[in-house]
Amino acid sequence: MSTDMPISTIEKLLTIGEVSKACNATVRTLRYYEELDLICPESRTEGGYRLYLPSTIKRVNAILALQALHYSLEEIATLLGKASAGLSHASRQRRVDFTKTALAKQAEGITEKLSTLQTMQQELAHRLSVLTEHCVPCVEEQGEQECCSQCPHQEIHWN
Amino acid sequence: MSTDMPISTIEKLLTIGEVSKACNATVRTLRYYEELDLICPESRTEGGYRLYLPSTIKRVNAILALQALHYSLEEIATLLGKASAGLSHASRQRRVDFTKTALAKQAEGITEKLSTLQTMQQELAHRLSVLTEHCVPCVEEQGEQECCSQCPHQEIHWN
DNA sequence: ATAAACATTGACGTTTACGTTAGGCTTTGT
DNA sequence: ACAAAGCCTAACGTAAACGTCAATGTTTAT
Repeated sequence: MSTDMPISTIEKLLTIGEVSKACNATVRTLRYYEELDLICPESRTEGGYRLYLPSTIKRVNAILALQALHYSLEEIATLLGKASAGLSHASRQRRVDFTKTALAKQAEGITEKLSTLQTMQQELAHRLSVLTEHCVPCVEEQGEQECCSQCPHQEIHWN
Repeated sequence: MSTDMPISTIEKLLTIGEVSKACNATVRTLRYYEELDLICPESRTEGGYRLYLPSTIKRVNAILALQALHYSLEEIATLLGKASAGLSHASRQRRVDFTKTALAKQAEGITEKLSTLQTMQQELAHRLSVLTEHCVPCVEEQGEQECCSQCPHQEIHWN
């Protein structure tokens, strides 16, 4: 059986178990990702076993990394692009273009998250400084009852 | 009925509907948060209606903000502390202390997330630069077939 | 050639974070 | 005083992201 594929695409294909171990994800998880079109096998054996490109490992790792940041799989799908879109057979030109836009979109989302977190961090720093600079001495000086009726502690304390 | 509470704690109490509107969260959501000890009403009416301190609005908003960052409610509970811990009747001293540690813990978690995201941002910037500086011209010069067998595009492209 | 290891497709179970009735009190406005 | 609006508990429903059988087929190693 002589290959009809370009030389550069001949790589050792991996079974689902091998990918699973390499990514530290369960087989079920990988099949679930396939249901969501997040990944798909290059081909199958005669018997129906899934066979993956080694690069799938990187993709799965990317998915897992994004999940660790609490992205939903749906969000991840829009960030990385669906795997079923016939991308693996598109021209290099189109693949490069696609990857560029995907990366840009991803960077944008991350920038947004960063700014949200930075805002929160400032909020927290502010609250903490008010607490230590105002409320702590206030409690010490004024005791338990009267302190803080106009004290910012009221606004600092989330309860 | 003469009050037995310190003057400073007399505030207008809010019904669940009022809190709901103020936070743009549903009544169901608030009751669910109560199930998880994320919030609790100061008191109840004779008829059993929940009555909340105005500061509850801030707490709920904090919860919602953290949720927007994809924290789970369980994580949020550990960050903000459970509401049922009798905090509202603890001494001011202890409340201030508690708030301080809670804020500190929260800041720590956020710092961690920030660094993860920053790392990712760098990764993305790197990939993007390799793509535009190497792969795009590479594809243009070398055409579709031979390009990129040792080209970093392989490693950049998540598929 | 045959057991052990691995994989396949269902299909049902689980947790999280609520949505959505249902049936019945409570409060408020007039 | 009485309807409308608001709230109560209880309980079932839902989507997401898998876990966990079950029953069966496929590869690999000896």
